[in-house]
Amino acid sequence: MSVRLRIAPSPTGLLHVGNARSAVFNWLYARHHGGTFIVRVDDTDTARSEEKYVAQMMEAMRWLGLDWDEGVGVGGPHGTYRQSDRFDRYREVANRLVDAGSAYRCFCTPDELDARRQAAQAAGRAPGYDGTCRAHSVAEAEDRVAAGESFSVRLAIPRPGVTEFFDLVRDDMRFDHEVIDDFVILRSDGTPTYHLASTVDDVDYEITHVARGEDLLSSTPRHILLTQAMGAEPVTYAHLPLLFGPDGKKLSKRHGDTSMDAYMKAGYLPEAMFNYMSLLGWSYDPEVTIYTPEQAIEKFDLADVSKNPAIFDVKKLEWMSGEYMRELALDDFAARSLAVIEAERSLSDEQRRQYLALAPLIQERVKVLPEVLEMSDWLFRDEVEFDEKSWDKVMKPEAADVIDEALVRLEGLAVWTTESIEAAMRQMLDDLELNPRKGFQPLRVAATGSMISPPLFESLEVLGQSTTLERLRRARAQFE
RNA sequence: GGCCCCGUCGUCCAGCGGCCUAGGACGCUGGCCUUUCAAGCCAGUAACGCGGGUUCGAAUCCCGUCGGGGCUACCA
Repeated sequence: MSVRLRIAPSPTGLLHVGNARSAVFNWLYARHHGGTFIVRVDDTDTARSEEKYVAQMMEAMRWLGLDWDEGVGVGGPHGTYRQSDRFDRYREVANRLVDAGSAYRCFCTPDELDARRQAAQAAGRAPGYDGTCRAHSVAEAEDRVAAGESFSVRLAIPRPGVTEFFDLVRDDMRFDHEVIDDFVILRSDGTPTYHLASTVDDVDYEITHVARGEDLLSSTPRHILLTQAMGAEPVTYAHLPLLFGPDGKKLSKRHGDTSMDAYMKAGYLPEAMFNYMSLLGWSYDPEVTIYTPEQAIEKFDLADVSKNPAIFDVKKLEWMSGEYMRELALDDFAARSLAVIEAERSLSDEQRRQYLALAPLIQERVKVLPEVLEMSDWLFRDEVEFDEKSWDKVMKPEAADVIDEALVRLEGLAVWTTESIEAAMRQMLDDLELNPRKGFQPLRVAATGSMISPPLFESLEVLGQSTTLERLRRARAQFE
């Protein structure tokens, strides 16, 4: 039988990087086995779920390079793949379980539950549901329902008992039913809880493997028990290590970003993001860090996933994005970076040509796309904006003489190319007995405004002779 | 508190009883290259949490301990 995996985010916010990593692993496993990857929307929490998040979540996954065979946005044999459209189905299952005696109605009020929980905790007992309503007869329950009492539905955990399962990353797991309370599967307002909806969907959609965050590990016996109560065969589980922030604490806004959306907007290359995420808890090869999705698909196995939690290291992501950036074909880089620039300012054909001429030099200097903005800003301005630190550092009094001399020599150039400019300027260095630093940095600051820029002569060539001279003169004037 | 998971360089991963005087990558440091910044190249830094076992032999197996994390809702 072919494998069927799913990713089922809740659209209550932007797609979290942890979820995205789960998506990557599920996708890799499905693709490795030639199986089916499904995207489902777990929106049982209708109050907090928003349509815009469904769209953003899909955008983020597509951006990462993931595709799915069934689910939201692509359809398939199981309806809309949204839990909010399936409440009737969940109620039907809950009712069936009640009829079969594997679940029961609970009439305890939230206040009562709360009081008993606090009492239990104070007495040092487990805070879970104490099973009060499980003792009621079915007849009594029917009467109370008829009398209009509201109720929730709880699963009757077999007692005593033990649930054992094999986890692809954690091996043999065993939970004594002592530690599992009769949890709610259907709320008193008739809506399903996550446990019910998720389990029913996994059964109905014939999911074979569930790879999800380790935070759900202790809920797994509940899901298995529920599955069995439905008369179905449990899926194979794989609980992935959690992702943390640099401080070892939960990944949060405080340091770095937690949403895929943020990394998209920050301009990291999606290819790098995919590669980096697949490295969190897995390794392609002890000696190989950079590889294609195809290569990852070929080697990926959930059984090889590490058990250790991983810290999301933005530094390494940055490095990797830079690696991919330099690997981009020039026209690909040009297209991607131009898109970023033209989102900020409109460019004339001439300016676009100028940028393209410098693009290869810029390409090897950026890690994330938005950096091209700073790298090229000097090129498009009417007047250079001098970076104060650069000016102070480079424009010493002697620099004025250098600029004067350069002005004369550059003005006299009949041919304006990188080569001719360089030849003239090196000659100037010789004649004036200046080192490159003293001789070239003032020109760089004068032309670009900063002591950090793309290579000087290429930059001047692209700028053009008249603009270059104009900028040198203006810089020179600042000395007075 | 209870249940569960995890513990190799600062970080991610390799290691699944001898190939380990522990390997790769990021980072960091130094050097080379160099008109700046990058890139590139070279070198260096740095780890098996601790204590007991088992074994001829342990990073690898067992126990304990300490540390980190997760769960403990009519959230997901």
